[in-house]
Order: sequence, then structure tokens, then C-alpha cells
Amino acid sequence: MPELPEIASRACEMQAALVGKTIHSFEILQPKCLNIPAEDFSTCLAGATLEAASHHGKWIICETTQGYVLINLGMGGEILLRETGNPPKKYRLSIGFQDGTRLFINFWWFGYVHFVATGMLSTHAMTAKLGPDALEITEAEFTRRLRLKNTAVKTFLLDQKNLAGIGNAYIHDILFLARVHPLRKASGLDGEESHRLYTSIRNSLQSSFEKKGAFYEVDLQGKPGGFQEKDILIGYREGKPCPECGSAIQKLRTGSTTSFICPSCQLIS
DNA sequence: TTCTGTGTTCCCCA
DNA sequence: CTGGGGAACACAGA
Repeated sequence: MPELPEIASRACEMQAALVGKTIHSFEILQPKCLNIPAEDFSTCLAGATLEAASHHGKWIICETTQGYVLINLGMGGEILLRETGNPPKKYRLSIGFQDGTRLFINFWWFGYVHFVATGMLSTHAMTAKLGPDALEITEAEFTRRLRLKNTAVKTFLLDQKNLAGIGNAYIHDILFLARVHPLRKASGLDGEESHRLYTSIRNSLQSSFEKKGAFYEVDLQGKPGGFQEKDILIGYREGKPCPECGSAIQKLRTGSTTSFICPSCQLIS
């Protein structure tokens, strides 16, 4: 499940490794992940040179001389840079470069690779509707948005229109560090609580980003991220003691997602 | 075999 | 308008 730390890491690696490369060919094994017909996708981008790679929330944005390539890995996947003759076992799409290297993009489920013409980024609904990036948003803007919503804090944080980049893996520790129960009303948090939440988001995402993301995702060379299982405080640790107070960590259903909380540190009221 | 888990959109309902 | 809840997508691991 790639979230901001993994996506931002991939974008940095792509910026370092791909800028200046010219696109030579495509292999599109799953046309459904595109937003336009495969032939059009290839025609629009053939001969383009990569100029920059960045991210916004969970989206990777590649700027080329002939438009943008927007990548969303959905619920998990890899972006691998290899020689053309050395493909990974599974991939949905590959982009070949003139120097003989190739970018192989895979995802388990629900990933996207979209083309947007130069100057038309604002017409791409899926990225245009995103809120500020979770590591870019100011505390004032975060608090302002939080106060506007009457939904559960967890729902607020996962809704990419509010702020972009948090998913259902890092959120457990973010809420735990802020001592906020996932089902508290977003608009009901006091100043102290929203400040703790903002700080927790920054600390959690930044520390994983500095380690090149989570151990369950890999970099362009196939190497796992440095954010290890032991770095997770309470997420996915049902029944284990809370690192703060020793209470048994609980797993609970919150809407359609699962949450992990410390029942003593994160009270509902 | 059957269940669950991840992201995102979309659609219905109160 | 808001927010909750579900379906859809057609995979991988237990």
C-alpha cells in the first residue's frame, strides 16, 4: 500500500534516474489503466524526453516535452528500472528509453497511468481535486479544513480532497501519536488536538520518507524501503502492548476500513 | 475454497 | 448541500 513516503521516494528516484531519457517504445499489457486508448497514449508520448518527476499525494507526476504521465500505484505495486532484456515477472505496462533501459510499472490492483497534454493538468479530475500534499500543507490550512468537516477524523484524513497522501497504513500511528481516536469528529477536535495531529502527520510521513519508504515496497532497483516493521508503533499489532502505557492494542472496524488503537491513550470522549 | 485488504470513483439514500 | 454505506474494479496472500 504505497502512501506518501513511498510515492515521494519513487518520484525522487525517478527525477534522479530518468530526467533526460527519451521515450522510444511502450508495452501496454493492461490498457484499462490508461485514460485514453493505448494507440493514442503511445502516439502522444513517442519521442518525448523526460524533464522532471515529482509527486502530489499518492500520484507521481512526470513532465515530458510532450505532456505529462501521471502514475497512481493504487493498492501497491512496483516501478522498476531495468535493461529491456531483463523484465520482471509481472508488470502492466513498460516504457522503453532510447538508451536501452526500460521502466516497468506493476500494481496489484486499481493502478492508473494517465496522459495529460502540456498545460492541461487542471483538466485531470483525479489530481486536480486533490487537497494540499500532506507534507506541504500549513498548519493553519490543515486546521481550517479540519474544522469544516463533521465526519470522523479518520475519514477526513483518508479523503484525498482534504489533504493528499495519507492511506490506511500510516494512519494508525498518526492517530496514536496524536492521542486521537479515529472516530472522533474532525470538527470536534480542540486546538491542542489538531496541533498534535498536524505534528504527527509530519513526523510519521517525514521519518518514513527519510528511510525511502516502507519495507513492503521497493525502489527503482528493487530494494525494499528502510522503514521497518519494528518502526510501526501500533498499526497491525493487535493484542501487543501499547508502547506508551502497556494496554493491549485493539483492532476495530471503522466504517469500511480497519483501525488499530490503544484503548487507553485514544479515548472517544 | 473463501475471505480480506488496500485506493478511488460513483451512485443511492437519509 | 452533507455524510454514510455500498458496489465496482477482477489480484494476491492466507
